[in-house]
Amino acid sequence: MTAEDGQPARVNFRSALRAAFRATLESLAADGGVTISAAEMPGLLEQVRETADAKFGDYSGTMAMALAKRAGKKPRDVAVEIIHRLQAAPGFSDLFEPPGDPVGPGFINVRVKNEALAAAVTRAVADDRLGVAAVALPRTVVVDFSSPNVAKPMHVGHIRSTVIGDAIARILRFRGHHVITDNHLGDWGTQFGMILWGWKHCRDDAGFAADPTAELGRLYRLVRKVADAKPDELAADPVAAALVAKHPAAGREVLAETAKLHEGDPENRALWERFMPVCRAEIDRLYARLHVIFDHTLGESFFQPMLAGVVDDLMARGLARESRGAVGVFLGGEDDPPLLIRKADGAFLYATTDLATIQWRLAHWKPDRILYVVDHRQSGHFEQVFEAARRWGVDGIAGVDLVHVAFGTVLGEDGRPFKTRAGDTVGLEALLDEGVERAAAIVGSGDEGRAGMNDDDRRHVAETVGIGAIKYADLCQNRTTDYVFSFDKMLELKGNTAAYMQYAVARVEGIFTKGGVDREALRNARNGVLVSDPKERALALELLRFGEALEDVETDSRPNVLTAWLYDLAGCYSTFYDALPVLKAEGSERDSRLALCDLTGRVLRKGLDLLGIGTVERM
RNA sequence: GCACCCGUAGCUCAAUGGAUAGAGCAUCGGUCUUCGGAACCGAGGGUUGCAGGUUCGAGUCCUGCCGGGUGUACCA
Repeated sequence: MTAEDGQPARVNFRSALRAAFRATLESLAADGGVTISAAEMPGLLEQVRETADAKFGDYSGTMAMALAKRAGKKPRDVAVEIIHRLQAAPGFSDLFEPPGDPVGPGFINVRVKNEALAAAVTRAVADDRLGVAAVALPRTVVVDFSSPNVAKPMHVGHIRSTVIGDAIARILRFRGHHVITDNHLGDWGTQFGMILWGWKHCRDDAGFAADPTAELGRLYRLVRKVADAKPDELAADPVAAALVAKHPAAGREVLAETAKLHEGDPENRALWERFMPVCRAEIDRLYARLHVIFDHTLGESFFQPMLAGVVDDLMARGLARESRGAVGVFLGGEDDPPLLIRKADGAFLYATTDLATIQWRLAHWKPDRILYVVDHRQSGHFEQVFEAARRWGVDGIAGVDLVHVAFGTVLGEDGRPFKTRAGDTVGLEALLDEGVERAAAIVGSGDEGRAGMNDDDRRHVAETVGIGAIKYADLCQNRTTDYVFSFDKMLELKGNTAAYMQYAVARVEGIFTKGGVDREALRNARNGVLVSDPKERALALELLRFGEALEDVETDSRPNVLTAWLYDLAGCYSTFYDALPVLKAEGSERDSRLALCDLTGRVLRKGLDLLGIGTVERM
């Protein structure tokens, strides 16, 4: 069994075991022992998983309990039957030890053979992909994330979509999928109407000349208050209050400016052309600092020429109709709010753009899946848009998964949405600066780290650790829940933090520097890795679960599955490294342990890289 | 009102319907002539908001309450 590169095939023990269980269950069903439909097979095979406790072995199967009732047998008897057939399943005995009797109500516990484990980890050491096989069926996946409104400065609210989306895209790509990332910029909506209105009524020319971005940001914030005209906000802002007094119809006028832009008004269009490069330069600087790259940046304006056609087509098909002067797609009963696709003033809405975008992506990219990494408050919107797209019957819609990858709100340590003391949203750049500044205060404080680091090194390390901390803190939590933003917690040197993980990498690097070990030679030597000590075995097995962790990230688009696994891996490594000599070991044992260290360092580094987090040699 | 999300250790958070609900912080104790001690090992701490139900098995699924968040016709 060899792969294209002449190496032995990469082994995913869980996949291999599931394949053996599949053969077993199929033979059981064929012999009339129990009826199993093809549709329920995947669910049963998901019940093959790693054990909760190493004392139960490495993997367990729990489907015997579920199958017992319909087979009219005792669970343990079904388990015994499965175990009997499992041992005869193709490939099983090469990788796994013969299972013992079922445990408890019918758990089937399986242990990986030490020889198979040693061979697999030896193969992984020599492998650029670190033992992770690419998916058998690559899919085309569009990942739509970040999507800021370019008219206003990026703030803390944009960090989650950007960081989570980037990590998911990187992970899917490494898994072997064809990934297309697209930043669906908000560059055409009402926020531009606000800037246009502000430009015409209260611009500061000198301010724009000095710092165009700051001036546009000021106009946006000011006009939003004027347009909203909320009493409590106006009470706190005399400038806005004065403008409201002077322009009582500002709210309507802002919408009119937006509508004029959409209709092709030359003046507004020219201003838009002038503002866009300024806005783009601003966000591109932040993406560069975050090391986030998009394949495409097709903002709302790109789809603008298609919007009228979308509305006309939906109306012609009887899916959309006029109501209260607007046009909406009615998806539920009369009482349910429709999905509005054209306002009474003729302007289009983001639902219109989203529908046009789906149509365009299906036509041009033919994706199997589109992931929308957008905060949970828009779940209702996406439900409606996806449903409308399906009823619309866009070409290719039947075969595509449209998934809203939702995430919670970033909260301050007071449990309220994260704001400055003055009550403003926190700018993203200021946030990154503070993280880096705080990281600078703690990095390089250890003896090893301090030795020979110059100011440039320290700056680089602080940037990597500070940005990494912010990203990791976000990624390591279940994305569906709100999370509390705390610099103190995310920069902890222990626990599940970026700094701890980066430190683990630096420790591994330190071994090779100190020992003067040629890592390339180590990898090419192909000496067998030994797994005789339980701590070596535990580390080797954990290393080989990298692919399983990535597979599980994909299932529910949850990067925290990867961070949790990386943290476990770092724990296995620490236990191993603390108890067993490496550089001080001798002969094949030394080579074997060095190989485990090398692979651990590379897997940790790759894992962090897939999360968009950098590493350093020393810190 | 209706819909969706969330209630887990003192705090911040984990836990694809599986075995004794786990980490970190904080508290207390232990290891060691430091291969990077920013380490390792261990202890205490829980009626998983409440009450029912389904299941061989429920933090997880269903129903009803209680508490919090979000959304709910022309902003994205």
